[in-house]
Amino acid sequence: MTTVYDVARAAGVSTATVSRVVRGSDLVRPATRERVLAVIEDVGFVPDASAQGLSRRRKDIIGLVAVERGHGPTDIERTSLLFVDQLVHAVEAVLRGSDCSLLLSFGRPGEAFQRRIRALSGKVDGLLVVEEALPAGQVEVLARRLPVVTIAGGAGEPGADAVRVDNARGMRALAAHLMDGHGCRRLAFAAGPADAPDAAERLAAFCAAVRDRAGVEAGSDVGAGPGAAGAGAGAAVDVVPGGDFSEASGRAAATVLLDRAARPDAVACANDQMAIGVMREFLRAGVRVPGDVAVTGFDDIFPGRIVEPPLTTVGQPSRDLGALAATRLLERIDGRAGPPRAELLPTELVVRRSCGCTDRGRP
Amino acid sequence: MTTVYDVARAAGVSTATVSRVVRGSDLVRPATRERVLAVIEDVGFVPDASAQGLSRRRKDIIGLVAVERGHGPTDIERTSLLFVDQLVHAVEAVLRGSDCSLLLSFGRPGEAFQRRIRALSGKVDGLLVVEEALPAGQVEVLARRLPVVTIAGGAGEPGADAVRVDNARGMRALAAHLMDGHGCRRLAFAAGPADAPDAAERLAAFCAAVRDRAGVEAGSDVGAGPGAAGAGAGAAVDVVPGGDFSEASGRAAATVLLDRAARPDAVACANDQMAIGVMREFLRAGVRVPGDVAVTGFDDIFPGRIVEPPLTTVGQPSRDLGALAATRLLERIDGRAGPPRAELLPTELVVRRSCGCTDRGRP
DNA sequence: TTGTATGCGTTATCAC
DNA sequence: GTGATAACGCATACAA
Repeated sequence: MTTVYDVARAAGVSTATVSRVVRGSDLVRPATRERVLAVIEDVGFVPDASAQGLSRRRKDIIGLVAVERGHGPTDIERTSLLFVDQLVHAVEAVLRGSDCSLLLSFGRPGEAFQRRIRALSGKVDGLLVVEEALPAGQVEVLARRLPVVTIAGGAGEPGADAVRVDNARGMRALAAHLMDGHGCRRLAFAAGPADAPDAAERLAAFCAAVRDRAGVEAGSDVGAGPGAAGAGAGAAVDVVPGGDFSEASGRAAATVLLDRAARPDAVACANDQMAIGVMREFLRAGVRVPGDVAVTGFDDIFPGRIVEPPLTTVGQPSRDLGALAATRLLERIDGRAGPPRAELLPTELVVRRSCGCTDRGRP
Repeated sequence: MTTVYDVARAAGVSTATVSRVVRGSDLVRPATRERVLAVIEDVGFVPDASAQGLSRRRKDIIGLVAVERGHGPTDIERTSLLFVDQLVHAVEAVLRGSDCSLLLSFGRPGEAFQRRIRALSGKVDGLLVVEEALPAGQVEVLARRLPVVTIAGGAGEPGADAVRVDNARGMRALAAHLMDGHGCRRLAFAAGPADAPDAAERLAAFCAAVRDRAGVEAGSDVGAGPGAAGAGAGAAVDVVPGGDFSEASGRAAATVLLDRAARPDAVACANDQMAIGVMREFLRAGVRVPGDVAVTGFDDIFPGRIVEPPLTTVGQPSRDLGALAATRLLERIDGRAGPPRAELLPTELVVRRSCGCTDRGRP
């Protein structure tokens, strides 16, 4: 391994000068710089980041930790990667404008993953925590030692910045479209993982929106399906729990729904992959989408555009989410920052055909 | 920032003992260990990775550098992420069994990216180079300082291990299926980026396979299309260049093909995303797939299973590719290794409906 | 089993 | 402009 000493000797200067040249300081005579640069090129010197980090108290690395979903190798292999991958690319794109690199780690929530994250925190200047990769309390602990920004996590851990999307707003728009636009009355919801804040918010917002809307109509029979949870008020949603954001779990939810005495006329899903699974299973069973039942997703991922029928969904700005989080983190690392902020990005209804609309509007 | 010194003082031991406890050495009396552990927990000590790296001459970080494709934000946003993302997840999964973390960097081939990679190489113990993120010569230079494994790159840079998939074999199987199984004679190929070794191999292998097959038939008119390059021998493929692995570039290729006097009866594509783009554009123009023309891809990504018609393609074991590369790199870093190896993973024909087959076989 | 002392490669604070 | 030199936080050879 060649070091600054080797370069200094070969160039006939001190290590201090080499360091200056490497770091682009302008307190060095051009002639000297050229000479040093030539040697560096010649011997192929690359500064050791560990030594730099130790000396400068700055590693120029940020970490991103996220939940890995899906069960088997097959499932992980082909699905469920999209949201977090978009984040990764967005974050990396921001980092390209700095000297920072992105270190990442995926895992299932639990002791082991927490230990891993803890060790990882020693390698970075700041951390991006996606969803519930870390329980809320742990985030706070971490944030005491390190700048932390949560993405799609809880509403705001003390001490950490948070960037999220407005799940509720998107779901309200969706519920309105389904009920007012298409006259759907027997609503079902294929829920996502209980430990994903986004999933919980989407479910709650959808149910609330349906309830509110149903309340307006006198004697409504909305949600009177057999599996309806808390159907007492006459306005409820047939919630199918147990999903995990994967296409397979969407298919499973559809199977459950297929067995209901009263089939729903609309199924909203926690994300697009589950919606695709639901649609495919319905289609396979001979149930027409959207003819017999409307199906909708959340995220607006690429596959949703190319399935048949194209998926009506709620679009969330995944890339903006990642970019914003990365920018915030960089700010904090650089010291410029105020008190922790929680930011909410907008979502928008993306109407395609799986809800019953045609390419140019309502049916 | 709390250090080993703080912990040592609080626990009434030396820094050496703290270090031993942290690193799990068994030359420490249980009682002492407990005491130290308690203090560590109490003050929330996490060893500084820079200092560890400097002292141990090992950073426990490996890097992955890959080409970022697609043009605009829109395109990058929704497509083209799949292959490299699968690699990332596969690599990360392997690393979970070690103390290593994954550092990654994407970019477009060029000076700037090369500088970035060079700086990055100071932060890691080894490097995974995907496709042509780095020109061949640079890989060799890098490999002199650092263990390097190339993924889907050239056949084998000197000094670096290489893992690739057998593009030729898959393409031969595909050509045979199209020509023998479906009787296709006017073959076209939507080519991928010129700087992607995989893309070049797939194109060359397809053309060669078609030529070989056509040679067998006397007086064959295969590939007599107007755009046929080198149609002299009577066996050629109508190659549409300029693709970049994105769906958009697939649509562009389809537009070109739509203008041909003699339309192809089969279009093979450099990857699945391009194939999806080709299909969608054909369908939009009223050309039936597979009725009027067969379309095939390469990769076997998730969206290919859910488009209509489902995509016939050549499956490549992306995850195995990543896992194998990571394992090799770890081996080299640990010193156990032989001379650089080049490994070729198998591909397999995945027949679905876009080639004209039905769900249970040939039409 | 535990402590002492040195080195790891770079940066930065001083002098010059 | 440039050169000594002292940190930076940890691991380890060697002593005890």
